[in-house]
Amino acid sequence: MTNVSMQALKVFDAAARHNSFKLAADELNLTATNVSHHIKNLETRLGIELFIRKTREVTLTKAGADLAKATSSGFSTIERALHQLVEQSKCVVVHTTSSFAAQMLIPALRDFAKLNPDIDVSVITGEHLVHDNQAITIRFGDISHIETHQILSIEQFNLYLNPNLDGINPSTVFMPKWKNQSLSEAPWSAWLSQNQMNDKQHELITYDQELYCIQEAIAGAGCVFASHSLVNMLEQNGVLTCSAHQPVSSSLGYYLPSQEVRYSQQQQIFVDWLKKQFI
Amino acid sequence: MTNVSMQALKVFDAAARHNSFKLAADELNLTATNVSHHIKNLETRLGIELFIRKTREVTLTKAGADLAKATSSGFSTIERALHQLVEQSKCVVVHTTSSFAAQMLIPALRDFAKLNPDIDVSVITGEHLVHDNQAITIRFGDISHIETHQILSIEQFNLYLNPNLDGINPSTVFMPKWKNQSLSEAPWSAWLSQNQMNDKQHELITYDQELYCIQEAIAGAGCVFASHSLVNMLEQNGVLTCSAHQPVSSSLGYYLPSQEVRYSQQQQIFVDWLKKQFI
DNA sequence: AATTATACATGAGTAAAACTTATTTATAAC
DNA sequence: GTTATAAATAAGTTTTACTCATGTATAATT
Repeated sequence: MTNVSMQALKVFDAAARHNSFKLAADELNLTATNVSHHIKNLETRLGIELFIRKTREVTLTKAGADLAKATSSGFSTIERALHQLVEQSKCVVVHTTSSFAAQMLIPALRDFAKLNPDIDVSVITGEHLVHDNQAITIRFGDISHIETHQILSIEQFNLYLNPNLDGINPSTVFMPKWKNQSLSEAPWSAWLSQNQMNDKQHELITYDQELYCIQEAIAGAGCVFASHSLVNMLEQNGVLTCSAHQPVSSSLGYYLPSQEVRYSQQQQIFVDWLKKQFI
Repeated sequence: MTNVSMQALKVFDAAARHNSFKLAADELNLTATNVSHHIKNLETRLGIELFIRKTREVTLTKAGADLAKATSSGFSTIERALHQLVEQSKCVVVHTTSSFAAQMLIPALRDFAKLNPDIDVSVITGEHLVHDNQAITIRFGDISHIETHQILSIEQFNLYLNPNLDGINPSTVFMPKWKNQSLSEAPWSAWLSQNQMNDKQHELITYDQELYCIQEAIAGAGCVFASHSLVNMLEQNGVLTCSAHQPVSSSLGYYLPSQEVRYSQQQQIFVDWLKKQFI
């Protein structure tokens, strides 16, 4: 038993704006089921219907419309304030995956700090993708429907291995299998066919984070089928070396999900810098 | 990784109003620890300090004060609207424990429906106590610091048993041991001394809900040490009978936590009726 | 000055939301 | 009559919110 949850009201607000549970779900990166649950729950707790359900559309009741007016106004007041805080902040907050943070972002941040000593960067990692209006979010995923200016990289994949152990354990391949099931898989079979190989030549081991695969390869446990951005730094340092095979391109890459709210000045500086890191 | 959570902002709002994590926690029925976590989390995600911590007080920073202004205004806009919805509603929503709902409220609701055919009552049960400005909440707990007009009953406890099985299993006693640890225990030892008995004469079995204890007694598995309000209905129906011992009084009872917002007309009718049920 | 009490922080573990998947229903579109 | 779409329902999983135990700093009490 909880209070009328703010979470539910947020979901209601989105549903009211779209007149659709599905579109609200899309906006918030949820399932329509979950939206339905939230609204139902609200209605039960308030003892009043908020939407009239027809088969393929929902419309607000009078009560729903009244509430929507309030949530819209109330939440936007709060979000405006949050955004202004972020503008004032000396600190840029970045959300991204732990693999990207560890292999690319954190090592590169030294350079950023040198260029912008007055801007602190705080990195928050997690695999679950969320639409956050305040922070910068760097996502990994299918970039085929993402607008060009939001794309940071289009990833190529190839086999990499520890140069000191060249040839010792070439048949074991570590490969990411992303938790987020909407992602297409790493382009392993495309790579195989491009290099005229078949999958019987390799023993595959998958982890849900590319980072772990790379670490296994560094440890010499086998080679890793990884994206070029993540191993770039390691390749330069001579920790990993690229196999002699042809790299395969993919529709996967890093991108910045579109923001409703504009970046603050500091965030824009960070984003501009970030884009250069991939060139 | 979530969005800046609405939950956290609610907690922040309370903390800002009180200039104290502890008082905010009290208001929201949380622990100070939890408030501390929420605020910390917010600060991390926003990349900006909201409170200046001194040893026994916290004060808002400039940024915190700006945010507090917005949350205060935003949330109150929303809560006003919620309250108006409840006023319009034909349905009174009541939060209470499952024991109280099953043994007293639901059986009595027939009578209420007869008297007020135009008011629907929706009952939501749960043991966790929450401060809800929209719904009516009936709580069970220590009433020694509750104002008289909010108190519904002061409970007396005694042993009850199934009359058909009188004497069959008198040494087994089922007794509630409430989940909510801030509650004082059922006054078992006071009852024992009042009746010049010691605890070696009984085998005690505890459940976290009084309801289960009563059901065991109805099933004839033993007797139950219960509060008079809950067994009242069962006693009248001859399902349970009071033992010959002296009942013991307690500082436990049912009450209506104070509401910041006034009851709606319909809610007031329900509350007035409810109070009569205990006389 | 030593002792006690208070407000908050930290870390680890638990309980309760939130969320998802699988399945079903109703109906609009084809 | 099919197919496709939006939403509802039930059951299960994951994430978040929350608590407990403990520690720290300091104001208040003795």
